[in-house]
Amino acid sequence: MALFLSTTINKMDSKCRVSVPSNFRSSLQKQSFKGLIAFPSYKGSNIDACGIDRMERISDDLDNNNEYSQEEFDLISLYFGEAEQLPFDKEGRIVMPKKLIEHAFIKNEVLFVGLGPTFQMWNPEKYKKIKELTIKRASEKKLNPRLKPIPKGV
Amino acid sequence: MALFLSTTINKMDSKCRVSVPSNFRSSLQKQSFKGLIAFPSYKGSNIDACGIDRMERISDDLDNNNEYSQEEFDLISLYFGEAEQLPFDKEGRIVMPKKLIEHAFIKNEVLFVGLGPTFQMWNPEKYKKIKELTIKRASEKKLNPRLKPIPKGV
DNA sequence: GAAAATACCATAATATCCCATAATATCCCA
DNA sequence: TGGGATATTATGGGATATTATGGTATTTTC
Repeated sequence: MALFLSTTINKMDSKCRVSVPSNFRSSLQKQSFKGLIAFPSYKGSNIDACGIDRMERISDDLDNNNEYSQEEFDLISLYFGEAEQLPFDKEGRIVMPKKLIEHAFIKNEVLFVGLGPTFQMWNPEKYKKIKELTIKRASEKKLNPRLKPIPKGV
Repeated sequence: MALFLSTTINKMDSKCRVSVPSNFRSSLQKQSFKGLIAFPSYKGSNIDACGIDRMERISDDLDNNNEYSQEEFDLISLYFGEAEQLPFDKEGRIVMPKKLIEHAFIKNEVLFVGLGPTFQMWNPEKYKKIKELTIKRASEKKLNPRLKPIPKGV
């Protein structure tokens, strides 16, 4: 399974093309679909992304596992509908769909943030604000940063 | 197995022709029947669809697997009876049968919604309403809106 | 032979390919 | 270990191909 780490800022051009950072690209290129899957985050103004391998696992599970309630099934279905399958061009770029650009307020720069099995795409300024807020809250609550909570689910 | 993602709205013309979104088409074109299988959903006013591969798999399973209850068997049989096999024309369009148009209240636009191994076709306005309702219900029940099932570790 | 269905052609908008380049990173050998 | 040689990125722009969408012509069907 892919492991996405570190952050990078790349430019989005007039055709909405963005270069995916090469370290992310190399693991995505090895998967059955050469590109990435992206969704509007349900939590905030950013884009969640991963490789197709992860989606296929989720899809298979949804198809074979009948322990889901109708509500759960409907909700997960919404996610599939909002997911975008974005192939690389020869140069390793993707084209950002308008829907995602609007959701994440992307202008001409995209920040890629590695989160292990997934990664996010942000408007760099939005990310900065959220980051500062997170640190502030944590210090107020005297939380210790440790590596325990691996975020599950996209 | 095909993985249908994202949503697209296309127009239906006076001859009831609709272009199938190219990203859906590419995986359907690879299958033994160049087109799609569509049925009226028994749950609501929409059309369920998939490629022939999936139908063949279900058919085989129905024949060999005796874990189906009588009710399940009957339901699947009913589905097969209602299924329409819709071939692509040279331009990648299908012709919507009147039955399906009426069932889904299609007028001049068709919304395609990817659901992983299958997809749906909707009247865009109907879909919008159902989507809002799903989100409302989920938040009432405090369902966690994320792609929960990541089987076998992260 | 009339109506319906299908095949064929046309086109504007869009997306994709292909090439070019400058900056950066990586390699390789003294 | 240093530093030039080579490869890889990130980025841009023009040319080409594909899509979605019409309309017209030809074939079925009854």
